[in-house]
Amino acid sequence: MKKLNCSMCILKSEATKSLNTGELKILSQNCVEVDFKKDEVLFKQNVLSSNVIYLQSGMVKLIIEGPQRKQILKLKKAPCYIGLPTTMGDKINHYSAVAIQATRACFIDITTFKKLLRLNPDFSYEIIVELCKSELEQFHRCINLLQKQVFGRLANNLIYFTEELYEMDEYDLPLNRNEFADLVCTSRESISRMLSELDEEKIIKIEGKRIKILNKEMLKKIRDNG
Amino acid sequence: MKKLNCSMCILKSEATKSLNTGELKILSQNCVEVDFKKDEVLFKQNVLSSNVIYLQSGMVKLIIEGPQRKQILKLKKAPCYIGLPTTMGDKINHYSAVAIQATRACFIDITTFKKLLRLNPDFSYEIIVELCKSELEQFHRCINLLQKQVFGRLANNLIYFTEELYEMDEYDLPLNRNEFADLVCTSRESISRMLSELDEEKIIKIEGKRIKILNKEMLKKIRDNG
DNA sequence: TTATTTTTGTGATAAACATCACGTTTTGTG
DNA sequence: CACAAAACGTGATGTTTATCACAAAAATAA
Repeated sequence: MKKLNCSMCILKSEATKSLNTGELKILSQNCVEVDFKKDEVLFKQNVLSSNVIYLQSGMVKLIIEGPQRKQILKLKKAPCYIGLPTTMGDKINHYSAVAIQATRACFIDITTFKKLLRLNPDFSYEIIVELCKSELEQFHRCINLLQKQVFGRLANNLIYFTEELYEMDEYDLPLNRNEFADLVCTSRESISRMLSELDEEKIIKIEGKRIKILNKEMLKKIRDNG
Repeated sequence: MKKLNCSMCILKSEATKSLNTGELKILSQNCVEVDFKKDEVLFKQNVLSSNVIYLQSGMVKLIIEGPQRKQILKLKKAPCYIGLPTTMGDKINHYSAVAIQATRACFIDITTFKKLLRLNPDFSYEIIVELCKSELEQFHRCINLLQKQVFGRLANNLIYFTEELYEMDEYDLPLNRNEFADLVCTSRESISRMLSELDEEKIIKIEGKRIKILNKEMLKKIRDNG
C-alpha cells in the first residue's frame, strides 16, 4: 500500500482540481493506489460498497448479472471515476468492475469522499456535471441497444472502439466473443457470424482478436441504419 | 406568473430542505410555478435547456425521439426533479417532458440552480444522491427491457403502475396503446394482443384504459420469468 | 344526429435472431 | 511435446415478434 500525495498528482480529475491544499491532504490520507492486471476485479456486485474509485490509467468493464444473463453495462477508460452511482446511490454494489487491461486506480474511502463533497461545493459541482453527462450517455446507449438490430449495435461498438476507446483504426478487441456478445446484447454465435460477414464484405479485417477497420464510412452507415 | 415564497412551501424536496433563509429567498425570486394540463409540454427535445424543474404534483412522461422510433424513457411522479441531467449535462435537451395528467411544476432558472449548488454543499449532496439513485434505476430499467421478452416487460410495467405509480389495484392507463408500446418498447399490436391474453387468462381485467389487477402473483411470475 | 378521424383488436406473413449441434482452432498446462 | 480445456465458426431449426392488412369501436367534429 503506497503512501500517496494527491497534491503532487498530475492525473487529477476535473473535480479534484478544485480541492485546496487542506482538502488534498485529507484526500491523500484516505486514498490508496492499487494496480490491477487484466481480469482482476476492482469491486463486486452485491458486496457492500465502501470506495469511490478513480482510474488513473487502464480500462475496466462494468458488468451486471441480470435476471436472465450477464451484461456488460459499459467500458470505462481512464481517467474517470467508476462506481460513483453504485457507491452513493445504495449501500450495495449493483454491478461489478473488472480490469480489461493493466489498470491503476485510486480507492477513495467513501466517508472521505462524502466529507469532501460537503467541504467543497466546487468539487460537488464537478461531480454533478459528470453524473449528469453519464446519465445522458446511458440513455443513448440504452436506446441504441433497444432500437437497433444486432448488425447496427455491433457496428456501433466497433466504431466506439476505434474512435473513443483506442483512437486507432487497428486494435485488439479487449473482449472475447462471449463477452462481446454480452456488450452488444446478443449471442456469441451472432457475433461470430456477423464479424465474419463484415470481413467478407471487406468492411473490416479480422484475425482472432485483432480488428482493422477498412471501410469506416460503410460501417457508420450500418450503425446508423439499424 | 405567480409570485412565490419558497420558504413557506410545504412541498420542499429533500435538497431544498437544506437551504437556509437567504438561499430560499434567492430561490423564490428566480422560480415560477406553472400549471399544465394533460398532454401539455414542459420542455422539448433539441431546445436550449434553461430550467431545472421540480414537480409539485402530477405526472409526466420523458420522451426521446430515437434514431428509428419514439421512446418513453420513464414516467415521473411528483414530488421529484425532472430534467436535471438534460439541463446540467448539456446545453440542449436530450428529451422532452409531457404531462400525462394535470401537473404543477416549479421552473427554477438554471443559473440560480447552479448558484445554489455552489452556495450550499448540503443541497449539492442531496442532488448527487438523487442522481446516483436515478442512474442505478436506469441501469435496471434498461436491463429489464433488454433481457426480457415482451410479456415480461409488459407485466413489469403493469406492476410498476399498481405498486409505485398509483398504489392501487385498479387504475386508468395514463397512455394509449401506442404510447404504452413506446414505453414497453414493442409494437401497438403486440400490446393489444398481450393485454387481451392476460384478460382471457383472468390475470387482469381490462376495459378500454381501465385496468384491474386480478392475479398479482401470476403477473409477478410473468414479470420475473421473462 | 351523421360523418370523419383516431384508436384498437386480431389474423396472416415474414424476418431477425436465439438456440442447438458439432467440428475446428487456439490456448494453456503438466 | 501432447493432451485437455476453452474459445470460436458455421449450418440447421424454431421461436418471438414486427409488420401488413383490415375490420370494429370509440372519440371528435360538423
